[in-house]
Amino acid sequence: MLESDGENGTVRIPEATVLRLPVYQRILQTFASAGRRTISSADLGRLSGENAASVRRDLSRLGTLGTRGTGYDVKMLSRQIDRVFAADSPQGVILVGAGNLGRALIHSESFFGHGSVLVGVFDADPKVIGTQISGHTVQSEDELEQTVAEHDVHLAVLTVPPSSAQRVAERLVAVGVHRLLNFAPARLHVGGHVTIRYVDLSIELQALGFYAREGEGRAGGPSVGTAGILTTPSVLSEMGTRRSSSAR
Amino acid sequence: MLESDGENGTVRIPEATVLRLPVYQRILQTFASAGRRTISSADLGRLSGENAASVRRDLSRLGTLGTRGTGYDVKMLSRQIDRVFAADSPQGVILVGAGNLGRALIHSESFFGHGSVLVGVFDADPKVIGTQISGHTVQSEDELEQTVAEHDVHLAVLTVPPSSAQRVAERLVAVGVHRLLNFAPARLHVGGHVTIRYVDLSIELQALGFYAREGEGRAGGPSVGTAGILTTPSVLSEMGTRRSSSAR
DNA sequence: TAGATTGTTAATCGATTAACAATC
DNA sequence: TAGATTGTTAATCGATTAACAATC
Repeated sequence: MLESDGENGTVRIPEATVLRLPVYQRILQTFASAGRRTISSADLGRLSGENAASVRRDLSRLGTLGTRGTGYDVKMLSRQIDRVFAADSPQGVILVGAGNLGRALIHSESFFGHGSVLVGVFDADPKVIGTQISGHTVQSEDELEQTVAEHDVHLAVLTVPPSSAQRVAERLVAVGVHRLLNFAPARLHVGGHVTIRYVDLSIELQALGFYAREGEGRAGGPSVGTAGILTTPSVLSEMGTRRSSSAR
Repeated sequence: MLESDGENGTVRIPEATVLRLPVYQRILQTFASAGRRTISSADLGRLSGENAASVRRDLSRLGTLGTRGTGYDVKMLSRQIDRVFAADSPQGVILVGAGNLGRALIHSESFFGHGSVLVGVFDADPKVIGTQISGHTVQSEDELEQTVAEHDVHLAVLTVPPSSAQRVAERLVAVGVHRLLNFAPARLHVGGHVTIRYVDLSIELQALGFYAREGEGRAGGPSVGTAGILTTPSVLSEMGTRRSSSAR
């Protein structure tokens, strides 16, 4: 039974769950390649570092997918998570800023491809414009408008220097791009209903350094999936060798 | 008055606050270079995308730093945040995995330097070992132990491929490194009391894509600082030009 | 004194998780 | 039937924020 309290009757999935689903997805893929048919919430929890109850609660948002006494069908669950992220009808994404980080993301095998396709790479530096990065020709920012319109782009990844971030963001918003993943260490202030997601790598390091000094080992659970702190109190038995599940 | 409920009488700063302090810090530095002496929680809130009450609550964790009716002294507050992250006595950090992402972080001006110093770069590829990256000679993993001991390293950044992440993590833990910032899209399972922070860039993009499709614009506040989703409903007046503060 | 702004309280909201009935 | 495991409830915990007394 699908939960449906969204305004339009759609499923409402909490942020924390959205950030964990891809983690489960990767575990499912490992299980699938290992030929495993089913997986329990206990196993998913162990391997993802989450509480088994959290896993079940997360998955129950997608519908009634499990079978009591048996667990979840690996392939079916994987397909359901793909469906949530619309992995079959990927959206066009552009990346602005072909510096070191931008290049790293473009080259990365895992960054794009889970519901997104890179359809354009832009940079302001004339020396970089026209060069190829992983099959993408770096374009001038003057071509932003055209590419955005052509591919109906709504999402942009910002890997520009912090000093240009605000200017570029404004330009993107003006062109109709209203979802930004901003890697520049700068807060963006743009009008309209624009959703901005900030990823600030130096803050992650600072936070870890803070807890190092506190000497606390602060677990507190893996807070918001992605960037959670997780203290592992014991060696976790790896799947694969395990028979059915209930290992300690 | 310092809050002190930590076991040993030290200040207990919540995770969410730790992730926002560096954001405030950057705003303070901008204010300082602009010659501004004080800043209000309202301004800090506007510029960081947080609620003013949240800002005050965050800052109150560090002590009683503000002056009623006036605001916070920019330089003093900046120093206090530096103190929290021990920016004056930086800790040695090593980076393992000199691929695209690793290089991007090493080259980044903002990644290291806020309480951390890069003291070693490692890679498994013989073609990369011995080369220089931003003044650091890439070392073989065989030299891990020596460097860790020499610089008393407790923190490592993992930018290895996901397939090597587990192996490298085990090796680091064995050598006594018990804080890991893991960029590999893989959950790590290690024994002992190791604090692991996960940064999974593809998940950030997937999450943004999810909300794009939901069409919800889902604000919900910038959840966990760093990686929060922030929907900007209106153009925010930028500081600098503003006189004292109370705009809006 | 009047205006501004902090620090803190209390209400609210959202996320986590133990517990257990339902059920394969 | 007995064992396993889900889906969901209810308790708990932590984070956000409106409101306001304190005070510069």
